[in-house]
Amino acid sequence: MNNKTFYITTPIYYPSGNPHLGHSYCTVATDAMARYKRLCGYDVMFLTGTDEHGQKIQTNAQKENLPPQEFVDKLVAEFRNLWSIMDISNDRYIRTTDESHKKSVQKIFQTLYDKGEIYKGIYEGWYCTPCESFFTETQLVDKKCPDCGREVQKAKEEAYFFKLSKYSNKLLNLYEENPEFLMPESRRNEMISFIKNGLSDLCVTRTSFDWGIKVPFDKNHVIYVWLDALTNYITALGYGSDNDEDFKKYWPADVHFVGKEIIRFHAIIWPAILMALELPLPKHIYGHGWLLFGDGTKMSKSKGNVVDPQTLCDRYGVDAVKYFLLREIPFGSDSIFTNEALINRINSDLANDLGNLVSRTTAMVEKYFNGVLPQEIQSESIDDELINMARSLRKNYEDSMESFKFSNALACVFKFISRSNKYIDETMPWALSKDEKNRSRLACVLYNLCESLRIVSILLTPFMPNTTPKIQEQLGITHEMSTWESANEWGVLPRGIKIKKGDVLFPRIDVDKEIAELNDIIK
RNA sequence: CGCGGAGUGGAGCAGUUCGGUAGCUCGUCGGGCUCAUAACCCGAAGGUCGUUGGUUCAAAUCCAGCCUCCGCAACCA
Repeated sequence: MNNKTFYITTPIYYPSGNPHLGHSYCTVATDAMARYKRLCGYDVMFLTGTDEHGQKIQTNAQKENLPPQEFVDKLVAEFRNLWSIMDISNDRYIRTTDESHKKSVQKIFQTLYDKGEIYKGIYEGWYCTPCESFFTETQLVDKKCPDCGREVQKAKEEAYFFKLSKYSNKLLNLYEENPEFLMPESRRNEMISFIKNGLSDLCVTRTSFDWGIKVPFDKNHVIYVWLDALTNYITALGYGSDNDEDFKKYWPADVHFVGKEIIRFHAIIWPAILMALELPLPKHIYGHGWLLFGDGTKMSKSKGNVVDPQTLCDRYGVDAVKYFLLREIPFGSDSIFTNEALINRINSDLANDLGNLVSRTTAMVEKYFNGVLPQEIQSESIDDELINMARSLRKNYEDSMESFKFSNALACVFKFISRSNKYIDETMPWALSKDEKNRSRLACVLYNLCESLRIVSILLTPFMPNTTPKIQEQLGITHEMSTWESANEWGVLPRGIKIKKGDVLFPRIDVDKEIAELNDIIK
């Protein structure tokens, strides 16, 4: 069983400030996928981390009068704390300031240089003296420095270049032969036309700042983000170190989840680097969309909505926030985030449909049978529709998960939850309870509901790992009754199970009151 | 003529590959039920599917033009 491996990554985030909901979104999606694969029996490696070098961090550290290392240490603690709060199940956390990473990057740089894939050349650009920064033509704002708005001069500096241009055709072939390499499909066309416009060689070092990994044989140069950050996916597995067992075991990655703004680096530069190193390529790159504000601008801090993920988790619970992110937003698309949408989703799906279904089911078993269902149950044909839907549920869910359509996977589970609620109205257990001779029929109805919830609880585990154990505990579901295999079977719960009603899983939220309170927090 | 995506009832979306009574969720209104978290179930109202023209017995779906919004157009994590 454990010879099937699955390696999945988030991007390594740039800790120039505190993490926001956009970071959470990608990490939560990766977490759900990792948990899903573990549930299916894979040996999963889930990696996340932080990209801690570069000009911007050096500058921000200076502003706070901190050495860069202390500055990033502080912020990295914020990131890791958030992932811990959000129950993120990453197996490893890489920092580009880790000694082992730095060593491996230097080794990679040396290898590429020795192979002639990296050469020394001249980098031409526009230089802003006060900011000590190079900019390209397109970065300039009104032909002035984009940071300070002052005049810039044309300038040259020595730099090392990676021979990206020679990989144009190989990359085009890659897209053609592996249509699923880059997903969703619309992103692929952008990359193809980008490559067809011509690739230039890539400048992979800087001399304008020094917060970074030094070029091993030329200490004036710092290795720039491309080779430093992208390679994290292999250095985290020990590539280039004394112990590369994990690299041998898990590489190539099954999928890199990335934001759409960094697709190009992952879909062009990263495979080119791997080709140059003669290493296998990741199987999929998935570029997800953005969370946007009501005015269509990209998520960042303090802009009219409470978007601090920790605040949201404190108020509504981690599982509710995770559920919202993956249910509301089709994974490849952008979506506007509003507090109203979040609260409505929690109320209608989690409180009214799921939570209430658990509540009414367990309450009835307690009320009518003192918490223990009788052995004898009597089926009727009206049950078939529910049972048939349950039997096809895992397959539908699996199809969606395998193509990273989280919102579809959740939608089909919740459609089944709705069907279960309807089943209660169809069978009217409260009416059955009035006559002792309906006892075994009543037991059957409640058994079917418990069994439905058992399957639901398994399939929701990758998304809501805090909530589903609570459901399973109430229904007396053991580990053997909650396996991936058992999600495909009907009638796994033993007859005569004991039920214990628990606390409300998702309390209903008063929308108006809640929005008013959130607005107060923003002020 | 740079490349690509999008425009569907109040809101958010599906449907467009292979034309044939316009669908889902939320919201609104009416009804039912009382096991349950004032939840659940049923029903109704509401759309000339951006616009103009074309093909066709028939177009949200195919073709052409136009309008609007958005992404990409490299050294920005």
